[in-house]
Amino acid sequence: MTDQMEHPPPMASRAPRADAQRNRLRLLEAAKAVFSAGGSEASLEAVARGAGLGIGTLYRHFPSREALFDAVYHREVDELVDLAGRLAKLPDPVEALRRWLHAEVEFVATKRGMATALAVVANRPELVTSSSERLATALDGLLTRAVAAGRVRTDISAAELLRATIGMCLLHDQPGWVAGVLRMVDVVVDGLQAPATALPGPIDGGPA
Amino acid sequence: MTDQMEHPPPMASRAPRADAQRNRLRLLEAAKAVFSAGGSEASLEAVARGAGLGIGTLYRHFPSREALFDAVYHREVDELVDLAGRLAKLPDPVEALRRWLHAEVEFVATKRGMATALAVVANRPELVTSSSERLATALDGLLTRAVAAGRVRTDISAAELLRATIGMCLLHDQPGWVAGVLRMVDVVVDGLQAPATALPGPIDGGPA
DNA sequence: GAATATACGGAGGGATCCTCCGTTTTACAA
DNA sequence: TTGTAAAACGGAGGATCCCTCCGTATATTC
Repeated sequence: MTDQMEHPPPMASRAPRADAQRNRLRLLEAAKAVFSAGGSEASLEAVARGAGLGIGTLYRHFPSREALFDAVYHREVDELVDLAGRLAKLPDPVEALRRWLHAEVEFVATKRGMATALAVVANRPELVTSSSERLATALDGLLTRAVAAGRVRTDISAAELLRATIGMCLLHDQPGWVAGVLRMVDVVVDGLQAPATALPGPIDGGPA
Repeated sequence: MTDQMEHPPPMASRAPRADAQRNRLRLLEAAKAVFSAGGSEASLEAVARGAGLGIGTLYRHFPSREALFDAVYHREVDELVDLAGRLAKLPDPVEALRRWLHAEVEFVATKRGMATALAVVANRPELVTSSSERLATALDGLLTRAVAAGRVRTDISAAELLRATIGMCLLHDQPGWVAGVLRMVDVVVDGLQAPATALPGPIDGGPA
């Protein structure tokens, strides 16, 4: 066991094999297609078939359905994160917030399955839900700015707002639902600006 | 074929057999338990096992998962419908609306699985989604009153509001999530009262 | 108590999940 | 080049679930 060869840098084990890289891409492509067509609970075996690969290969690359979701929608999430950065330069922080939420809804509308994918991921707190966390961080920037400007109430977190807006998309599948949800988003943004609900005091309204 | 026996009223064929009635109840009870524990996509075979009955019996009584949901949560929906009737007598229509939405959220919180059940039902427009329709009708009463009083904006439908609030519950399962959602409901109710968002005009905010 | 309409129960074909491991391929080095 | 070990592939297989179908058992009714 003489130490003739250099210790390879202990952390950077090695580059993935060429076939592995190729197949990973194939799987992502197939997954995107299958999820777009059949929603996010489509069969993983169908994804593997679509990629011309064995089911074992799929599971080795993406140990769980959630891991696959995260990888598939990574790019989409990136775009939203970038958008948040750009909108942060708008003069009106509330308008920026509103636009980002609209963009989020439109995104979910375009990528069929993204909403349910995020939903599934969000429902497994034991997983690293990196996608939803990145989204929440992006939204948090916009929200914090609006709060700092004294324009919106302070007791709603970005995560909460994100869950609410994504949730609002989940129950729709009639064509044209986006317009309705966008209206609801506007309602929410208006509500955020309201002066923290001076409750009319417990009216104590039981049954007559 | 002499007509000696009275024609039974042609519509009311006959009362269900005693064992059928008994088993229907057992199935509902088991379903409620199983859905409460394991969410609404729990195995129907588990429900049948829990009731001590065969899977065939379950399917004969409830031909689809949705039919079972509707039956299981019928009572809960009834309570919400009744509550809407009572709240309609409150002097402040907006407060009534707010309280009903809160009650709805708390209901969903209590009956684990009710939300996802409603979600599943709502996602199948080809089915008679009697539960969600009854809920929408109940909410519509309260909403219409608030609109008529000129207190809330007119372009949000009860169905939309219902989907939004239920959707907001779907993504949670951390304990204590109810408080957060109730805050969001308040935000929405505040937003409904806002003067229809005088949009600041398209700022045309592209990238810097 | 017999006859018959009803209801029960579970076997079974099809599909998916996920694991496990024998086989094949790649990458690196001699 | 060629040898070799590490890495990746692929799919068989055990488990679960879906839903249907039909022979058997049980209520009801006369």
